[in-house]
Amino acid sequence: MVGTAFERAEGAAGRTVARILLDSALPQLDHLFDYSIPAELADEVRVGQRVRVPFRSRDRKSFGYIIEFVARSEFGGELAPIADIVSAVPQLTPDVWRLARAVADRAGGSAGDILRLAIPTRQIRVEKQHLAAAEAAANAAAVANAEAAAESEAAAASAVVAQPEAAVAEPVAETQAEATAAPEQAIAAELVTGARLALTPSHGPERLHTGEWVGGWAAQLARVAIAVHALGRSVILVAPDYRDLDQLRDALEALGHAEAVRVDSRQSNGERYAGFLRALDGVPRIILGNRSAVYAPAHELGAILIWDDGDPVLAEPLTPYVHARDAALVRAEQAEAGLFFSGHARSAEVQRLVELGYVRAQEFPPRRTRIVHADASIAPEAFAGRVPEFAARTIREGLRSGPVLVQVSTPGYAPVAVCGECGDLARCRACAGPIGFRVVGRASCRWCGEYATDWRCGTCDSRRLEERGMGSARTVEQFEQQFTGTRVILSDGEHPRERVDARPALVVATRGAEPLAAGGYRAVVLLDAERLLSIETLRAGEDCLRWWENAAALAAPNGICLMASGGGPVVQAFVHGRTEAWLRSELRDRQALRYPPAVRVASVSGGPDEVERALRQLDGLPGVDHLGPTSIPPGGAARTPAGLVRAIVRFEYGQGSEVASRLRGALVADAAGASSRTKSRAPGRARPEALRLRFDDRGVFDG
DNA sequence: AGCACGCCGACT
DNA sequence: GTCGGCGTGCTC
Repeated sequence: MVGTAFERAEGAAGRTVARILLDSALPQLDHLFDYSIPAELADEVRVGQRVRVPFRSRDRKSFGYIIEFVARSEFGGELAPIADIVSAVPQLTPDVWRLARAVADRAGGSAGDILRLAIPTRQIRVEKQHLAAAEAAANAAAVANAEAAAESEAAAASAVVAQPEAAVAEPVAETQAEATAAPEQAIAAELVTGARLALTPSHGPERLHTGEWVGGWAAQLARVAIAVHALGRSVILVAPDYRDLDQLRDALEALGHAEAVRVDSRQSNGERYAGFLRALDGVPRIILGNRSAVYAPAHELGAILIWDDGDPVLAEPLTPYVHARDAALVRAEQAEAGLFFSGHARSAEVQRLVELGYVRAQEFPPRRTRIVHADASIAPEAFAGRVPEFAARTIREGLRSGPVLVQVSTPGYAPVAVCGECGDLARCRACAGPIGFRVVGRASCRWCGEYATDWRCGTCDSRRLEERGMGSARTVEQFEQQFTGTRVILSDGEHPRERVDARPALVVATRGAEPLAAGGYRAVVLLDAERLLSIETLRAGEDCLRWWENAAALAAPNGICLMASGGGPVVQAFVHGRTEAWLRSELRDRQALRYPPAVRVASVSGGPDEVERALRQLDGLPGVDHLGPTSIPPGGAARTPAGLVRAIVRFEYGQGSEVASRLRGALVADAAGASSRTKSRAPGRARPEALRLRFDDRGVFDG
């Protein structure tokens, strides 16, 4: 870990001042601070290291990262010295710093907020272990190289650099080459030159040679990742949740790549840090992870692959709320790396990029499951229990040879409770939210969770609650009666099931929680289309297409997908495979209405004066307007205090950096002035009227 | 966030 | 002339 002679000479000449980004949530501290380098640390300091520095007073210390060295400081005052180096390992690579800075600026946030996602907390034991292993591997490689050199001059000429694992990587590469099919190799070759592609994979599962089943999409992505890696480049492979990640991991392993670095929320801190160190150690890697994997310190990044970017889980729920797709777009541009969007349903954002010509869509149509529409309102027929008679027949037919999937809209027993006397909607006594049955016989509020123990109807004073609607649990109950002797399996958000076997079973799943069936489902039945489409969001159509396409993709190649209800343009687009045309017209509508992603949006909230001041900063900017401010209803799930307002700023993409920097300026001014303007404030609690910014919130118009 | 600096009114 | 109120701004 000691630098080369050259580096030390550099240090002596040009490294008298270290510029440091502090760990701080305060927006006004989101810039570099200059520190002097004490003589005893002069040989040790490196760009990217985490350090402790005095801040605010001589004996109060803060953490930060060394961003760069400069010969002299622009700062007028006397510089304080760096106190100590937290770890010799430079944790923040120049690439990741550049990315964090750009992404934070684009989203009106602090670079430190991005770095918190990018860099796991250090574990000394894990780090020691890693360094020891790396040294041992380097020594072993050196010995091997020496032996090879003794045997043949040619072998010595091509001797691998003494990097950990580089020596053992070679035999693996052979299997990988075999496992990588030609189309994926062509895609990989394009990606490493910086191509940006969108692909809709064929429906249907694929059997790996290990005997395991995964979605065909996962096998395809794994082959692309391995092909890029075989070209000597790192790959970042991002998927929304761990179920998708598990399929990708299985596919990678079956194709001969067992050493991918994994990044996910279920890992312990130590596991995460160990993976992080492996990504960091100067060897091309496949990095497989959730939304924070886009910030991994990839060496020689060749491509970023994103699965199902329309899934809202890819948006970070913490400030500055950046979506992995946007971070990937920034990073691919900076690193001149390829970008690959794969999904059974294209997001409106990627569709926009395709129409702009920024992303190229595949030309050939994917194979889709045969889809049949049985709309009860067009051909009225008897309902046999939970499903129309036609759907029941399809289910019976499928159950003869294998598993059948039924997708329902709502988890729990019954989504709605009404008064048993007058039929009015039951309301919670505590918060006036709607009451439903999450579990049979136990009514509770859907907003606050309070049990409706001694409920009384507000209209007729009755005490009798009745169930309305069909949740997944109630559907299971019905199916057990209707299809006696059949195995009925439930999979929902609370009890997700990753896989089912190929034996006949009726699988009831909420959208997004459908298990993968070995060999694929004989039939996939989609219920509750009207209910899903009636969800009050701007994205209802797009989301439905994604849920339905992902479910249809789980069918066996000769299976069938039945849309059991509904009508209208979205259902028609799905049933006839005209989803791209629908998406194009949807995007045109949003263009006309100035809705995202045709334009970008930022919500600005806080006290009326604070929001007013922020909006004034945008006066006179062309292509920028705003809706509101309107008052935010107090209370609710977020316990919003009274008196706050929110405005929605809309702007053209070209104005993004200007809008972001002006709003950010207002935020910094607000935060800086805050401590003085308001003196008597409850300690510990954040100022409720403080300005808050949120860019590109996909739910911003949903109320 | 905290903490020092600084500019006006009441005191020894 | 000095002490201390809190509004203002900075933190390398």
